[in-house]
Amino acid sequence: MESHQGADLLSRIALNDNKAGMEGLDRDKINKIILETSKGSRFYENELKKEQQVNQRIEKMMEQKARITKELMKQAQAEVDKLRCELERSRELGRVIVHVDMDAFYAAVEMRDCPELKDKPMAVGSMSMLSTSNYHARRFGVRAAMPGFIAKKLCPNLVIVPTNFDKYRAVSAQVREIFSEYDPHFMPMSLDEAYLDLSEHLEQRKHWPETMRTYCICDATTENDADRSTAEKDELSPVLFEDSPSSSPSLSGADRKAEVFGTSAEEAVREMRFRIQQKTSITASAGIAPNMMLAKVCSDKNKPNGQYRIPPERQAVMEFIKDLPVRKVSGVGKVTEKMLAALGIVNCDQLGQQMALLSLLFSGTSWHNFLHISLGLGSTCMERDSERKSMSTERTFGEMSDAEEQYSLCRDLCHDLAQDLQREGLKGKTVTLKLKNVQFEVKSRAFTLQYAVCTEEEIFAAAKDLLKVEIDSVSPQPLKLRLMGVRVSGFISAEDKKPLQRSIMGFLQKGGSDSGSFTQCAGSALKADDDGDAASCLKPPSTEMKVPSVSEQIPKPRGPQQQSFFQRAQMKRLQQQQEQMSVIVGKDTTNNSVDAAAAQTDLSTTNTQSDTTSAKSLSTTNSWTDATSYTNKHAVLKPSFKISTQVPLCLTCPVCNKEMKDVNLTAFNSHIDECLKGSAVDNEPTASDAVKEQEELNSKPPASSSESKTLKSSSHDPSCDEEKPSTSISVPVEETDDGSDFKTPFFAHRTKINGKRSVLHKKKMPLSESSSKASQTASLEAVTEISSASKGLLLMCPVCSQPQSTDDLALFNSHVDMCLNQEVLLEFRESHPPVDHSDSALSSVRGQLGDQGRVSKVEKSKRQGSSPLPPSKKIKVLSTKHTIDKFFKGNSRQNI
DNA sequence: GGGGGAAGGATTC
DNA sequence: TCACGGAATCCTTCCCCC
Repeated sequence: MESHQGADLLSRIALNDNKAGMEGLDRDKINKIILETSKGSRFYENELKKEQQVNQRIEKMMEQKARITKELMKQAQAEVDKLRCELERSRELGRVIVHVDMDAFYAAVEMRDCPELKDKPMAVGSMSMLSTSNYHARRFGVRAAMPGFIAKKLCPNLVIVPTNFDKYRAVSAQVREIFSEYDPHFMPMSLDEAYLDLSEHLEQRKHWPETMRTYCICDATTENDADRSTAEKDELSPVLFEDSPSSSPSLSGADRKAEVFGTSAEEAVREMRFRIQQKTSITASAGIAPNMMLAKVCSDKNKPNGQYRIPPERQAVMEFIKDLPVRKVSGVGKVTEKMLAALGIVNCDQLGQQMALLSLLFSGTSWHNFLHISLGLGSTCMERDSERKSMSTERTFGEMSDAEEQYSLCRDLCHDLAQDLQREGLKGKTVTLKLKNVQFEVKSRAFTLQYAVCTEEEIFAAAKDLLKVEIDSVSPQPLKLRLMGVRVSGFISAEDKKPLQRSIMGFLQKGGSDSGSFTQCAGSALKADDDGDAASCLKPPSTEMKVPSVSEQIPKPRGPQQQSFFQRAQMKRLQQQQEQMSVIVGKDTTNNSVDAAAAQTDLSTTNTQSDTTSAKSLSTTNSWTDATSYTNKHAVLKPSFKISTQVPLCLTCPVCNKEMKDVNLTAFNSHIDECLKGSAVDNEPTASDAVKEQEELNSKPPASSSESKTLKSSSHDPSCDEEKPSTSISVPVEETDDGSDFKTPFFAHRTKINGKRSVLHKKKMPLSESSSKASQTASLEAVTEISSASKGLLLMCPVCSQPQSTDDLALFNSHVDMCLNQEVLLEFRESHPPVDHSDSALSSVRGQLGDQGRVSKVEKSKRQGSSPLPPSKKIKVLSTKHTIDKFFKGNSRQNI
């Protein structure tokens, strides 16, 4: 393989000339420069590694190919042929789909506004990365997605203009205005491209008088910016494609003042491009075809400033497809191209010929897609208003190793993301942290919450815990990052956003003060959506409970194998915690030990779930806790905390509504289990029932504040925080009985260091320095077990029990995290032989754990074990399970 | 075996 | 001189649970 290394690498970092204006370049010369400039860099090394992974993928594929018998091929061919016939039958040629793509959009806008750039090679972007380049620059091999410094090597005279998105957006809006006249439901793909379905427009257009198809150049001129002369525009006027029957302007006057366009699809598109150019002075290219896939390819055919049409006939489509390189098709990237090339497939004709083989080597999704491509088939129905699936923000920066700085950046990202989410009224349940280390290795860590979030605090609560695990995993080495990103996905549907969702917590609340807070908690997450007031998400929650952090939520019950070391250690602590609780409650809660703790930490399991869902989850048996029902108990046991000092216990079954006095928790849980088995769904109450019930519950005498607080503090054994450090600082402080003395959530008091969001240039205040600051902070009760009524207290670390003289909660938070981490590691060391940390803490630890009892199960998990070192990059092989095997099993064929 | 979460990767602009 | 992005989507694989 070494001998091919150079050639292999070229396929990854070498020039990608699959772009208009880059034909016929001296690739060897350009690649030599690119290679020389890149070689030795960490980026290059990482690319090399990725390249090798792709090569291994290919090797595996070739091995699979070698195992395919003639018989199998025959069967596969029959399968393919059958599907091909079906697809042929359903081929639709009736729609007129157009893909319009602005030519070198950003560069064109910049050149328009700065004419002296017109004749120079220029690109838009920075020395780090270029967004696009003009056609002069492309002749030097300079293209989009190329770092500016490499582009400069290729073209020393290159002018790099910084991006100005406001400007591009403005031009884009002008263009879209025109699009909407041809297809009100056009589908924008980005600022510079869109799909249109011209079918309806063309039907109407047939009957349009000439006047409706006439565009006056003078009029167009007036549409343009006044500061650009007509002469200038003429100079920029497109030379419209020459073969069109009506490409020659039909002049209505001797002075070339107006142009009449025909009624055909070509003419309509030509007219559209003409208008775009007249209005913006920027040219566009277009593709006209019976489907989106073809239209997209077509728009690139005569770039720049041209258009191409595939007639709506099968013969024409197949003729067009025949010699089309697969790489030209949207969705086929460099990896797929290389894999196909290894099979001798370069163009679509070959793709079609090798379909049987492909069906045996690739997943169903993949080879079906290949089959569509080979037949020139694509979507004819443009998906309108497809819902967003995720939202994220990420930042690249110079090497960052300081944990505090990383947490601070994380918070900043969460802040930005929260603003974006709230702007669009979105809430999602999954928070993903993306990290790229200085070796360019990317990893992501996700956590799915039990409720949807949108505020900075909520997102950060999850993200920081994910970050902590990563920082801890390489400790004592610093985590060296070059990128961090935060994503929120799993958006709740409009249906889920409805207010007054009933939670099992609501049913269970007997204490007036807390019952309110639970429903408010559920409601709080919905408020912003309901009234459309994004800011409400950030309002200090006057009556609502602080949403627990990830640590506070018990992860969805899964097998211990799937729990991380931290999670399992956390569970252990929770068990210990519950044992203490048993003493307090004075009841036999042995069987509920874990669940009780879970109840304490998981405050919102059902907040965003429907009752049906709740009921379902309630009846779920959970092996994780060795109890019969995890969620029901935790839901039930929550109030048990509230009434911990009240004897006897008086609980209401959330299913049958029966009040049970002086019942121990095990019995109560068993009762609920039985109820759920019998009538979980049938008894689903209506929304009004839930409200009514809630009101009734609220009217019941509340548990006393002191009881509640005592319970909270007693239940909050600092040691329990070892695995869930942030619990100590973000555990909800509930409102008091009268609701007037609500304790502001911890994060509400966080201060922005230096009052600045960007951490990239932020100088962090050392802990010792900040320690001189006053240490009066509310909400410390949750941390320091001090009465909730107390104020102005010293911040006491619940782990090391040392006073922390800082009022900077972020710093305090970090301190607690550090302490907790140390304690976890200490505990770990106690139970395991010494570990050599010379390589990486966690990888070594996990390596050591490989043959040790319960923890070894973690090692078995690819996900758990792969993080963070050795490099998490896994070779993605073509699994027989999902390709050949699956294929044959699914078709009653013989296995290989 | 299917569903679903987590993690990584491919692809696009 | 140093220096290789950001956002979104879809797919695949692994793993656990049911």
